[in-house]
Amino acid sequence: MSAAKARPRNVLTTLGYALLGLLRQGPASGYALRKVFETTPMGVYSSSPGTIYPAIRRLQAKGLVHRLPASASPTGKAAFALTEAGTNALRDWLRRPIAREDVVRKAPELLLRFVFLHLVEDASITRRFLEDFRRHAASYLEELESLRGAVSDQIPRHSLLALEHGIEAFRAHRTWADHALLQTE
Amino acid sequence: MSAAKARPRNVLTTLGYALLGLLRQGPASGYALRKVFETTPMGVYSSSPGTIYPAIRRLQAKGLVHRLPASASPTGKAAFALTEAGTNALRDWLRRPIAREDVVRKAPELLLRFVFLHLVEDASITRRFLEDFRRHAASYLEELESLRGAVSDQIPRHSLLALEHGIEAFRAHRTWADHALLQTE
DNA sequence: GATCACATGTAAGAAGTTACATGATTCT
DNA sequence: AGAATCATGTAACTTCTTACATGTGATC
Repeated sequence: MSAAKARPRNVLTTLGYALLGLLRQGPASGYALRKVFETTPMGVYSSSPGTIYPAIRRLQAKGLVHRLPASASPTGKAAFALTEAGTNALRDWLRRPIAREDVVRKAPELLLRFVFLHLVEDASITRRFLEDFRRHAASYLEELESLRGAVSDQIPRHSLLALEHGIEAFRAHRTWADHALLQTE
Repeated sequence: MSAAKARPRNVLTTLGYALLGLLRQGPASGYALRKVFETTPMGVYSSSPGTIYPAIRRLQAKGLVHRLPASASPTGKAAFALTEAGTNALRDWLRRPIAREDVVRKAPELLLRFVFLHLVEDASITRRFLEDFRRHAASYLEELESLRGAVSDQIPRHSLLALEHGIEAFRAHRTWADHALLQTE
């Protein structure tokens, strides 16, 4: 199920930021962007034309993206490219501090941010991202574990198992963050 | 970001099934249902009135839920309750075979199904659910691992780390399914 | 008597889904 | 020439979000 909030004018949907991130690596056609969502494991988002093209339109309307004529494009074909405002919007999103709630409920969006984080030069940003991610994941993990301790003999077995799924999931988050921090020395 | 597909008349949104599942445990007011989403870790869904009440309305319109007058309700207050069609719709959803794509992209919905699965008497259904879940998770895990082997020296470090996050996540799914299968002997 | 918690709704707007449509290029 | 891929769009529909609105019963 996917989304539709009444959103303040200047904030984008996750898909919007994903498009900005992809365009940051160089101009691309809408079709090429669709292919990325279709063929890579990044494809949490729908690649259907009815999703992508309107999304690009919205970015254009906000002045974050512009059409590059075939003549001005490196590949010789028409393509979309980031404007300076688009580059800034992407950077602001990437640098946004991460809240506990984000780790708990929106981990996929954070992972998307992480992928594009290498586009932001400052390596300390990446470290801070991972440290915050680790801290929040560990904190929620503790909460779930103490919840299990408290309710384990009062709730149906299936509910307990579902809770334990959450515990495994956040343990995996923490494990990964530790691993990533080692790689980011 | 949340959802809005053009959905065949007879199929429900995940929130719809969540409501059916909660009502299966007994009649409840809309307010009580909201509280569940607000206070339990099941609360992936918004608990705002603008979300819940229209959702209940849609269930009523489909004949899956009906209003219980205060006099007929066990608590002495007006409440909503499942109709027979609602009970059937819930059971069909719970018994639906699980596809690999569901494990890959819609694990939260599957976990929700699992929580309500104890409402379906047949224990073999639970076993089949867990076996399929485990199989698909393990299969996707292998795919990700072999992808890592193939691309590890060709993609940016952050992309590789994101891929490894996926690997940790599906390893956790598999670990959990093994654990749950043991408990479901 | 005032302030919570209970209880239920509506209105405006955004964004996604499916399905339909169209045309240009490139491959076979 | 016909098929597949490239490429871009629109229309109808659904559901969600935020914010506003209203009233009742219990508690302090």
